[in-house]
Amino acid sequence: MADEIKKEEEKSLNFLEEIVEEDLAAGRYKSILTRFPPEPNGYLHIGHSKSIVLNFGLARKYGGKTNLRFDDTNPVTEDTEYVESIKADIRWLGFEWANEFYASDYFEQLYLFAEELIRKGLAYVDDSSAEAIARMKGTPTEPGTASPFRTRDVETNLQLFRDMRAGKYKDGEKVLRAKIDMASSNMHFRDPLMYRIKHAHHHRTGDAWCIYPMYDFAHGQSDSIEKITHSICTLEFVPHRPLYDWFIEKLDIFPSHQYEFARLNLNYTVLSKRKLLQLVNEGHVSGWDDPRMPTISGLRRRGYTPESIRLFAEKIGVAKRENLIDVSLLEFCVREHLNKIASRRMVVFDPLKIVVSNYEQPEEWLSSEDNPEDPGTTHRQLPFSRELYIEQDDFMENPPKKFFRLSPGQKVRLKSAYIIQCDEVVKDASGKITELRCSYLPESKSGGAQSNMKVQATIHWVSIPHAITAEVRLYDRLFRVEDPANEAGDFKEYINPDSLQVLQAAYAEPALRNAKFDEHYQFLRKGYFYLDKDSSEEKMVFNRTSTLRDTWAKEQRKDRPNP
RNA sequence: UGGCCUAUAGUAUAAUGGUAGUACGACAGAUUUUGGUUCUGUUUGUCUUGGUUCGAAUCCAGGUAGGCCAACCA
Repeated sequence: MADEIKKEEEKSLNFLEEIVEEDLAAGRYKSILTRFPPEPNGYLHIGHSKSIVLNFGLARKYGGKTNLRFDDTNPVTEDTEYVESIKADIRWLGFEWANEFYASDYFEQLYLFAEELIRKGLAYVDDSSAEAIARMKGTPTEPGTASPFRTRDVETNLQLFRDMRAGKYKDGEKVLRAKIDMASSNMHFRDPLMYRIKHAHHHRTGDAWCIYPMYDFAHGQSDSIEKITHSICTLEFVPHRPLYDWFIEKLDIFPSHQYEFARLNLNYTVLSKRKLLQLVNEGHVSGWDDPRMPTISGLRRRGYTPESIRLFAEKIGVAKRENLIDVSLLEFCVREHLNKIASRRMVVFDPLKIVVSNYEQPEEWLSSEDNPEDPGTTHRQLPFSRELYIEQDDFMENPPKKFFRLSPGQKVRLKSAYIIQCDEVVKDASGKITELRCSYLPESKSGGAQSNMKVQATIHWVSIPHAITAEVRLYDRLFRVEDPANEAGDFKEYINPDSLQVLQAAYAEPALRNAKFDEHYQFLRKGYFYLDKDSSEEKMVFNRTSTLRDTWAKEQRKDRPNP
């Protein structure tokens, strides 16, 4: 039975796996080579992780390899800062590339390709301005018109192109264009630009070049030079594919092939570098790694794990249909992993003081499991004393029917400790509750002979004299609407003003003092938390990675529907 | 008003001419020293109209809807 299910799963391939299997079966390739080709002009985000898992995953599954290639053909937007962050993010996600290449490695070769096309009469130098070229391009329903420079002879074109390279012209004075078809229904065939002049410093080639190839004249050729078998990109490049093939055919070079999939869209966030850059530059977030950002670095700082992001990338699948994935799936994936690995700790956010009136000892140390999901779990020591904090939320003076926690005369268990009963509610002059007087049941001690006594609920707590404090940052979705990018007006109007809530001092059990960056925590009943880089010797700071599922909160919402 | 891509539960994704399945979500219940976890159950779907066929989510044609394409960006 299990085998049958497994077989079914194996049979169910996504369309890219089908293509690869067919190519391999037909003997078109001995092994496959994919590439992940970011432009180093921004940080990687969760959308890129789909592409990364796809490219590296496909190669891994079919015994092939994956290159990392930086598509650095536009010197004015690119920077080594981005190169470094991109490499760090890919490694953190758990992937290693076969080769690290740069489109700029191929500038000389690409230049020679261009001369070859000129010699074949398939490219020409155009002196027209950008505006003139745009005008002559026509529209999707009207054909374009030929540039007056379209008929220049080969020798002239060759000389002019060499002069372009030599720096004889200023930015914008000339471009190199492919000579294809000004009437094509595919706008990319109306003599697309191959090279433009940019007297700009390149992060790798410095000032060696003043002409730079356009995307269409760099990407396919770079794939071909590396002998990439399957060049996988997003759907907006579909109209480029005929041009991708045209250059390869005219140059008669290794025939890489392009395949397109639908990019990831996630609700309640934005996933475009331009928009993310705006959020950073205009101070709506603290940086690319702000824990509310959908960047890999933001998710990492927030406490997401590589495993959870890979799981997400696998669960969303891949197809050619536009999609908007529900963040609840991402949250499910991170809880799924963190539940297995997170160390449990008790932390009170909003304290209510409890005095255990019949507790006479100064203190006692109890044992509690670090992770009940782990059969071989370790245990930590937990101090108990006469004065404790519990959560305000865990006490109600006049509880509704389904409230299981503490209320006057009622009992609850303190996790890993004793059952207590609320005997008295102490209030100040204004009627505000200042503390609770409770009595404990010594025989109910956790782990003891009679510890199986039943009460309705178990709550977390902290011993006041032993408590340490930490700052806690609680995050909510960055936007108030599902699809801010497609809403009327500026997407920034839809930013959620309450996406960050800071608790200056939460009270934690002392074991949290040793918190480390390689450990994830579950604050019992509160959520998953991860140490933030803003922590110092004096003050620990924790980010809430995710809440726990909360069916009680749902129950409450039902009782008090939105006005 | 041209060309191209796409259309399966609320959201994704599978079924490759032969019983429409899976995950997340939602809802209900069991278990639980986390109102967590785990387990069980329920709910909801082939854009539309024709055609081919014994049989269509699948193939064909028309329609409809959404997306992409006219940057010296990638």
